[in-house]
Amino acid sequence: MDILNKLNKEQQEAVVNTDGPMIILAGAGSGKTRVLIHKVLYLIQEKGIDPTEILMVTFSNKAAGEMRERMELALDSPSLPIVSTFHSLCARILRRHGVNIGIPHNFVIYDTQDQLATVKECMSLLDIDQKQARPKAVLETISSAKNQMIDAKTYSEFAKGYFQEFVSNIYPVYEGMLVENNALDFDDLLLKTLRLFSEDKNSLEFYQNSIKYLLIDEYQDTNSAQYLLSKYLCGKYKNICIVGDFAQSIYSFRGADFRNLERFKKDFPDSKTFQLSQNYRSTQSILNAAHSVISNNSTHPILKLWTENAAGSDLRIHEANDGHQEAEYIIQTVHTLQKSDPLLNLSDVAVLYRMNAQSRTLEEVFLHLGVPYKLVGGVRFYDRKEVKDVLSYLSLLSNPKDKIARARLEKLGKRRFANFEEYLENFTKNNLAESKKTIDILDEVLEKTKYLEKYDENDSEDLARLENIKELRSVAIEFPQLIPFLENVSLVEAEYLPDQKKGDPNNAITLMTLHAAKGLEFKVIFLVGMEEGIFPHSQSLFSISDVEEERRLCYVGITRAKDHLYITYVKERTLFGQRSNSTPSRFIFELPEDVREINNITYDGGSPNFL
DNA sequence: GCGCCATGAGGTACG
DNA sequence: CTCATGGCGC
Repeated sequence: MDILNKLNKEQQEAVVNTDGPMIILAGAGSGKTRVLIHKVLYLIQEKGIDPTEILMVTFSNKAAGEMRERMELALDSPSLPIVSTFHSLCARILRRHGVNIGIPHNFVIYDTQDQLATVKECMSLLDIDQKQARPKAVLETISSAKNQMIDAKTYSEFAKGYFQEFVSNIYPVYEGMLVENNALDFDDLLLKTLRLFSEDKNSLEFYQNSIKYLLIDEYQDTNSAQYLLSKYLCGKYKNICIVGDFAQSIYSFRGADFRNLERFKKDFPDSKTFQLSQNYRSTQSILNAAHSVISNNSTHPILKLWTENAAGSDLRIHEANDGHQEAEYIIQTVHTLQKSDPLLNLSDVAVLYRMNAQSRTLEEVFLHLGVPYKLVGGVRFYDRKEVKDVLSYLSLLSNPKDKIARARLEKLGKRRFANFEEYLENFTKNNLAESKKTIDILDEVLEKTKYLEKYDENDSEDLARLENIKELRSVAIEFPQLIPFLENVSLVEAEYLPDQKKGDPNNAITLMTLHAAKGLEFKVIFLVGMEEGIFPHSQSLFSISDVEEERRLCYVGITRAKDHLYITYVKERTLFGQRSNSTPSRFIFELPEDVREINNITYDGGSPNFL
């Protein structure tokens, strides 16, 4: 039983309890991934379960990829469990069985850009001026309705207030347009699968029979549709293991509801709960700080973490005059750290901030002082114009009904589009979607439309675009069949690597938002811009639950740190060209008293904590 | 069909 | 301040 050897007692229990519904409350840095991997190993090697009857659902494709990699390593067998996100899983289900509820197998998946174009199209159809309502706001409202599983018909009864009532007129038109275009948006992938399961018992049973063990990670960030899906999927064997942490729920703004972790207990009264509370990542003082802050939340349980790690040096709070000096402080501090620890690599250091707009000042200073950095985030590969253009051609070939793609392509030039239509006609007539290889289609389309001629390879920006298309070609080679190719590109977020002008990426400081840092760890963490209005963000100050989410985000940030944590704020912040005086974040005043004392942060009575 | 300018908006972000 | 978008003129 050497599977269990390397696990602590809590972890072992969570692993060997295989059958029936169960909840694993896994604190930050408690070895959650390890437990999941070992659980799968245990199921296969000790209980003789066929790997393909195990389904693991992860939060992101990135997480799924990492999980798959680790399992491949551990299992050493060609047969592996299925690891997928809810969205990928649903897309696959709908390709196969969606036709049973009238969804053709060649549907396209609309991303945010396509959705927005659809909303605009609807608005112009309804003769609504874009000044009357921002299409983006309309889309957000529709999407939030979908997240709450309110369909277009019932939304008009549900709509409250002027704007929602206004949107309730657009919502059905939007839905109609998706059907007409044979398109599903991301929310639809979940919703239509639910509909399939409720209307077509055969499909439901097919999947229920094939899933003997279901494991779902990051359950605190599931939405209602995902909650229901998980219930459906484990419906036959009821071997469902959900893993999550209330204190790390940071996506309620897009429909996630941490209460799903509790709801589960009501729906599965015989479920068992396990806790992973030993932390292997951070020093005790970092854990104390994290706990001290998160304890101010009252709407969810909090797991108290402990560690055998050393106490650690006291964490620092630093006040800078402005954003530039804040950045300089980071560089100075890293420099000092490296003097006392020559093994400390720049890749051990991350700077976390609340919003992307904060990265600019940091970049400016880093660039100026020649400090290598790696910026995480920004425009994603598949969202880039040139990539999206080329994909739209292919998408229209697969699904000629897609008017949004058609409109996009028409804008690239009438003659170009006429040439393409010629190709399209022949393509459809001979049903080439089945037989022709993706890469050949792609090359023929580029040839036919002379799309590449739009760009001048002597222009560096254009050259980058041409490179991206090259990159797309290599993906096309990987997926010779058109539909799987399109599915991959719409579901699998590819990280776009901005031109590596900053040299060795392994020796660079990472800059990213707190959201992007979820699941990661670094020896040294800088939590910057800890000011009221930035963190917590000004738009969160109106509701207690929003401030609590900000606090969880702060908790996530603190718990990313292994050895050193630096928290900084400025006296004067320039944001969007507007300079203003800042107040230290309320979260600073929630740190343990001794930390504040050492850092000379005294509570001045003028509480920013007005909620 | 492209480029210029005015306008406006500016949280976080997975699929 | 900066970026994206849309309208309009050439």
